[in-house]
Amino acid sequence: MPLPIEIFLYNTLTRAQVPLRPAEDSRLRMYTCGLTVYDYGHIGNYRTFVAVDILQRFLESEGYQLESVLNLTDIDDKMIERAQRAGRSVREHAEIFARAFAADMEFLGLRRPNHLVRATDFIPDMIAWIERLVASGHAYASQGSVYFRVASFPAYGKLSGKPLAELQSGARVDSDQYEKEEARDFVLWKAHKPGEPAWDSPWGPGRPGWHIECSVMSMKLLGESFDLHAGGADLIFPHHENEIAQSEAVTGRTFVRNWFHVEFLLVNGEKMSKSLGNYYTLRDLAAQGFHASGIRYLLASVPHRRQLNFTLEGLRQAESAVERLRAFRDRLRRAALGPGANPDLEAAIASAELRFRGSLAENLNTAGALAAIFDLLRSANQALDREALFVPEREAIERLLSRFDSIFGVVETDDRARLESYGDGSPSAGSTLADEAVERLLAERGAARRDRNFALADRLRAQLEAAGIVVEDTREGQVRWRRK
RNA sequence: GGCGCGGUAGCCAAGUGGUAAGGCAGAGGUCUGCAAAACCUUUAUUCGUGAGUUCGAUUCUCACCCGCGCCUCCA
Repeated sequence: MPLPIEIFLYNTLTRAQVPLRPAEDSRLRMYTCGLTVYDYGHIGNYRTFVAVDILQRFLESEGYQLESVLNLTDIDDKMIERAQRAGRSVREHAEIFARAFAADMEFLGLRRPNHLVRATDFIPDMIAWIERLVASGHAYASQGSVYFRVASFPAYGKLSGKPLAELQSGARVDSDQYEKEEARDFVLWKAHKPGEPAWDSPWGPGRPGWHIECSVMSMKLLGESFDLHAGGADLIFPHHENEIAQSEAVTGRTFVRNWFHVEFLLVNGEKMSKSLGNYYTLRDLAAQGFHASGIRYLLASVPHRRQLNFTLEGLRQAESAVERLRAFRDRLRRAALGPGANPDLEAAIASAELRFRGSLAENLNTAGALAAIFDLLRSANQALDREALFVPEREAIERLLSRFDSIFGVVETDDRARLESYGDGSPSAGSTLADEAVERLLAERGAARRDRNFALADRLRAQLEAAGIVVEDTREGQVRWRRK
């Protein structure tokens, strides 16, 4: 088994890359800000979730035991607005998109967290927490709502680096904020408005503010101080800043030790937006015939602290890269190996593994990790060409490849099955031809080739290719085929 | 304006104070009836611009230019 390796992650709070030191040795508690289920998630959301997934799989492969929480926001302004527009209750609306999210997770191969929680299941806990904030002077009620008193928490701004002075009151006053002491104060509990869902509270009927849910759910499930909190970079301010304030004001303890933020995803160099026509959901991409593995590879291949410019061209490139990995896996698997050993190759395998893990340990450098794998792939291919790869090396490479894939999750993925089981995604043309039909056409083509009727043989191959079947002739005479 | 991320070959992208990983695409070759796959060779005298430190900078410092994000809806 591999030796332990020290893992470094960039921590937004300290603005530095620091060694990961869980409070409890090998046990790591982690919370991720999930989706507001008012609509389908888009690829920007999934960029974050894939990065978190890779991180978690890597940590597990390095021996950490994870306790993970992912939340879904199922009550907020947007939920109410969208539900009303769709003529549904907020609850029904949330249910529909929570289910869609689960399907998306499945499609992309995102591991299920230990706790997948919804805000509305924790209302009493939120109310209790807000009461503590009020009792300690950090919050105040006003006209049926409750606000956090930012002035009472001097450390406010430590995560986002925003000086308190710049967040002074009066900077902005909009009609909705007249009931606050200061404009920078944020809402913990919103007074009920007609037509909106409401829960009873000591301040009258209402609903929780957005920020409080993450504080309350994370601390309830992971404790008042835990190891890692992840989310998109745009959540740093105000969401995570507010979470810190709400939590630490009561506990007096460090809420979260490491903040892991995933940079933005752009589409064609611009912010994704529906009006620009560059807004993609996983369903959109699946309908265009793109595969889960390609999407996952692309999202995973750019290290998380870099903005990722998503393009369809980039997605095609990613699919090609995945194909090459699979082609190598197949070649390795079926190669007929002679007896012997190749110490040079064995050394290359060992160093590839070290480089792979080392890259990931260095703030999750996925690009570097992939380079290690592809370098090894070339060495192994060369060895296969020279018939200098033997059973021990094959086993070692397969072990590394399997370790790689347990983290990246792109090679041993049945893209066809994923697409088919993915509700709305329309299956690609390739799935229309049954295996028997493929075999029949291949037999015909084989006969044509034996007759040296190459025109017919090529026509049949073209026909198969149109159906997404790639045909490969081998030196030994048999024909291999696979689905694209 | 404040805070942050980034500018490396056609595209994506790693990286280091000592002279540029990897992927995709392209070109030539080996193999093939032709292909595919695989392999070999090839594609940045150069890392946004200028100056400085240094024996030496893409890597450090300063200034500037450009792209993007956040600044209380936002992954």
